[in-house]
Amino acid sequence: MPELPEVEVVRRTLAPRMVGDRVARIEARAPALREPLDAAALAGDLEGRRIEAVRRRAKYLLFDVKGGRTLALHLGMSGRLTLAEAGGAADELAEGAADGAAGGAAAEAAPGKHEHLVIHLASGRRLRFVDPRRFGLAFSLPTAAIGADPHFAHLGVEPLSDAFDGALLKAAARGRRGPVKPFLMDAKVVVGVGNIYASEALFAAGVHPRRSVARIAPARWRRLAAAVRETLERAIVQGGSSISDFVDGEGRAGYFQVTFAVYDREGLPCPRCATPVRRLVQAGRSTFYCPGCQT
DNA sequence: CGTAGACCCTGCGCGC
DNA sequence: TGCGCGCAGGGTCTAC
Repeated sequence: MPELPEVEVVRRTLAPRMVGDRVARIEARAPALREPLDAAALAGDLEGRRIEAVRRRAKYLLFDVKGGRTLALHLGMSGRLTLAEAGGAADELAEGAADGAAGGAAAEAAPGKHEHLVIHLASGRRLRFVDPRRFGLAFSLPTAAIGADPHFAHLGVEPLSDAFDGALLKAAARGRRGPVKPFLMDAKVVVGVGNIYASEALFAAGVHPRRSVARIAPARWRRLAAAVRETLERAIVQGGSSISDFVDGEGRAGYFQVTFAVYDREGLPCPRCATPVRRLVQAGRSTFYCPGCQT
C-alpha cells in the first residue's frame, strides 16, 4: 500500500505523538516477515529508551531511540501501522480500521490476524504493525551504522531533496538502455517512486513509459524530475489533510483522497485529452498511460 | 554491468 | 453462492 507519500504521511502523523515517549515493551509475534523478527534484539535495543526522532529514508520509517539505536520498519505491500491511544475505546477504532477484511467472524482471535509487532509505549499508547502479505520488515540497528547497512547502502537519492533533478536522472541513465518507467522505479537511482506514482509522474511529464532512457534529452529529464517531485508532494499534502481527522496512525485513508490521472484507469478517458487510458506490463508491473499525451 | 523474470505471501474482486 | 484465476502499493535473487 505504501509508496513514499503514504510512508511520509504516516511519519508525520506518528512523530508528534511518539517523540519524547519511551518504549516500554516490544511484543513480537505472528510468522516471520520478509526476514525473521529478532525479538530479543528488538527488546534489547529499544526497551526502556526514549524516542528521539521519527525519520524516513526511502520507504523505511526510522525510530531513533536514546542510546544510539534505531528501529527500522518497512511496510512492504500490505503493511499498516496504527497508533492506539491509551485506554480501550480508541483501541477498537484502530482495530476496525486496520482489519477491513475480517468482516463476518466475530470470533476473531484477540490479537488480530497478521499482527507482527506491538510496541508498547510508556504513555500507554501502542503502535501496531500489521502486514498480511509479509513483505514488510522490522529490525533494529545502530543509528550511526544505517548508511552502511545492506538495506540502505545502495539506495539512491531522495526525490524530495535538492539533489534530485534532471541532471541527476540524466547522469544515472548514462550507459543504460531500458525503458524509462522501470528506471524511475529503480531505488538505486531514486528512492520512493513506486508503481502508482511512476505512472502518474510519467503522465504529468508527457513521457511515454516505454521510451528508452537513452533517448531522453536534458529538457525532458528536467520535466520528469519536476513531475516526480510535484506528484509526490501533492500526494503527501492530500494524504496529510485527509488523515488529520484520524485518531490513529492509519495511512490507508490517504489513498482514497488522492485521485489518479491514469493509474488503474484503463479504458477511461485521459483527463487532459480524453483518449482512453491504456495499460501495459513492464517488469511484471502494470503501467498506465495516455497514448495521446505521452511520447 | 544491466536487464528480465521468478519468487516471496495473503486477500480480494471478477467471471463463470 | 462457490470456485478458480489474475492481480495487488515492494524488494531481492538468479539467469542471461
